[in-house]
Amino acid sequence: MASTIKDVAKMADVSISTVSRVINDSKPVSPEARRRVLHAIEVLDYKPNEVARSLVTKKSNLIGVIVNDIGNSYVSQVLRGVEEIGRMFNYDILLSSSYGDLEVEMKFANLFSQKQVEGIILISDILNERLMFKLDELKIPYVVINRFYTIDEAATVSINNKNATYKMTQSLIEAGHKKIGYVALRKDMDRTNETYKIKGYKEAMRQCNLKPHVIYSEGLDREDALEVMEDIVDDIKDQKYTALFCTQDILAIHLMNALFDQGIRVPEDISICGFGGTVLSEIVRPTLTTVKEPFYDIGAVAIRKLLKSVDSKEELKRDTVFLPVEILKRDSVKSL
Amino acid sequence: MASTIKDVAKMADVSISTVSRVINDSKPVSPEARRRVLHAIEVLDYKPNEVARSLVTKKSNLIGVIVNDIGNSYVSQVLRGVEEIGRMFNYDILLSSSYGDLEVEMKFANLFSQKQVEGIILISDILNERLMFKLDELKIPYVVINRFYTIDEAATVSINNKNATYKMTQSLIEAGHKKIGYVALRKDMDRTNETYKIKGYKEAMRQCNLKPHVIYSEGLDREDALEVMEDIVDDIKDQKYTALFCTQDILAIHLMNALFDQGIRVPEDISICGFGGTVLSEIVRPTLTTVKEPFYDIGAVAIRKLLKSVDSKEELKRDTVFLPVEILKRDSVKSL
DNA sequence: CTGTTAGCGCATTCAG
DNA sequence: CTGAATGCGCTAACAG
Repeated sequence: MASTIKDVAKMADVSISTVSRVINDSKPVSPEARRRVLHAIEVLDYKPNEVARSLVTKKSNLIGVIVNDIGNSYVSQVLRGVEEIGRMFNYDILLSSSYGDLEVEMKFANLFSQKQVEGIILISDILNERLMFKLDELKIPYVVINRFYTIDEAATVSINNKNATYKMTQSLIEAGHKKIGYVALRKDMDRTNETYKIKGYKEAMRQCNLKPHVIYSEGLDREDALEVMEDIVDDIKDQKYTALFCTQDILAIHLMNALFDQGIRVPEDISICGFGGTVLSEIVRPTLTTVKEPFYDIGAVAIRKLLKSVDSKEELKRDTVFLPVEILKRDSVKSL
Repeated sequence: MASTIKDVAKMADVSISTVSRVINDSKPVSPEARRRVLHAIEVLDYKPNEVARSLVTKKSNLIGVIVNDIGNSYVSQVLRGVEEIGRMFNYDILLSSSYGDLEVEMKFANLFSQKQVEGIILISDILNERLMFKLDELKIPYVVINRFYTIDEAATVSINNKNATYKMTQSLIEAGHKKIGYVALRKDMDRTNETYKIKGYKEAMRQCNLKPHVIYSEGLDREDALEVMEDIVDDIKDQKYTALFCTQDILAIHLMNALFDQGIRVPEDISICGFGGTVLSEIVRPTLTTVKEPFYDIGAVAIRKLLKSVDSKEELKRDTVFLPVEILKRDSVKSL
């Protein structure tokens, strides 16, 4: 059995209060007593039981993180930021994956609440309003991170999607492109951020008197990219497009591959760029020009925001913090 | 403030013992009393405080997971298995990343110990013997998952590396290849598993009277692959190799890219295969033939093993569980 | 500066 | 079947 505060007190021949005082440095203790306590702690290899401590202080130093799927690269990048900054402030991460199941997320909220987490970070692909409501009820502060939806009712950290596509489109235009198509995800059209992304793209185009052209893909898989390719291969050959801006890196990559199989070269015959800036984008050939979302920073800022509220006991400000994106100019886009 | 067992007791007009009994279903309670308690729980939306419960039962239902870097794809795949199975048994995951720092890992062990975790899973790239020693001292059961080292002194789950390369090499031979090179990582030569992998490769070659040829790469980056390419590009042109078996997917991919830039086509001019079976391997073109390590299963089996020991309070068996690998035959290898 | 005491929320004896 | 009492390990008044 591990030693307790009592054992230390007995060995140092002081009361447990004194031991507690030296551990927490909460009140003055005579040098002599402190020395004895420290010695006893050393000898007994005593370490305070955090569970007992939590019970009385009502501080668990635990942050719950509910993610969609930890296996997702973007999720794990965000989580990195959360974990690293959390640790800086002595918070531990309680992790759980919901795989998009709303009910499961509700269950996690309860579990976390019982474990007395001091706050929750939600890294989700869906919009779980019931969960947010429940968390409000439970009075657990939370920050939402969501790539696909803009959330107004909660504390959030995100990028400015419209501005991001605007900048990338502009960068394409500066490179001499005039016929730029935007490949959107059809099923994402009800996810607010895709509409913002399209807006940014269109705005940049119109501002230069260029005609925007949105192409729809049914999904992100190879087969979906294949369909897109079939739809537009003739247009490409007819030079109706000189550049294609895909809503996500993975789609851009699949599309590059599909095009390649048709003998269409990137960037010689057509330029392609993506959105996300995941590891994939720098490994494929040609390396993918893309919009880099600052995943790590998003996580880092989110937990900072959360902890600030937790530590100050002030209400969490329910606003969106926007982080800047970076345009990564690589090999898949050529200058005209 | 959340309601406590006292509130429930008061409302149901019973003692807290009775409430406790119905919550835990630990002792018979009269139907009438049970009804009243249940009702009070419902009304007050009472949920037991797990911290208090842990303090008395000495069961935290917490498993600590120390990982090298959660941002690493293989780590997150393993973690998926750990998390999902852990949850099945009502265990929560306490996560922390050490980024390979031995001292930091030691600190985590202490932190986790103070939080009363019931077991620890170590997903590391290094071999931290001091940590294992400390965990033994702390009497915290643990399972080690390590892709690079074979560990004898601890409970582990792994693949049979020698057998894995043996099988892949054999598969290459069956496809008609006779001149097969193995690209190893020089800096991994002191990591036991690389030597096992080389052994498996050599054994398969020799068994067919073929001459093994190990090529060394200094690292896994693009530049390293470039160097390897430069070293062997003439040999490839001279048909000294028909296939190259790379010790990791990422190296295989970089090598394919480097070769491509020299006008050497995969698999037309040379076949390439990797090891790992990470997502990358199915996205590159040509898709990479590779040895798929069962990351999810490794995590799942590891936590099963751990929890079995925790729940039964029996000593954890310090052995290695070997999981089967799968040879993924894809487009980067052609039959001769 | 220090020890005594109460109590955090709960499970678990031990009497009834 | 039930309630009163005890204590898990610790912090925080409170009184000295």
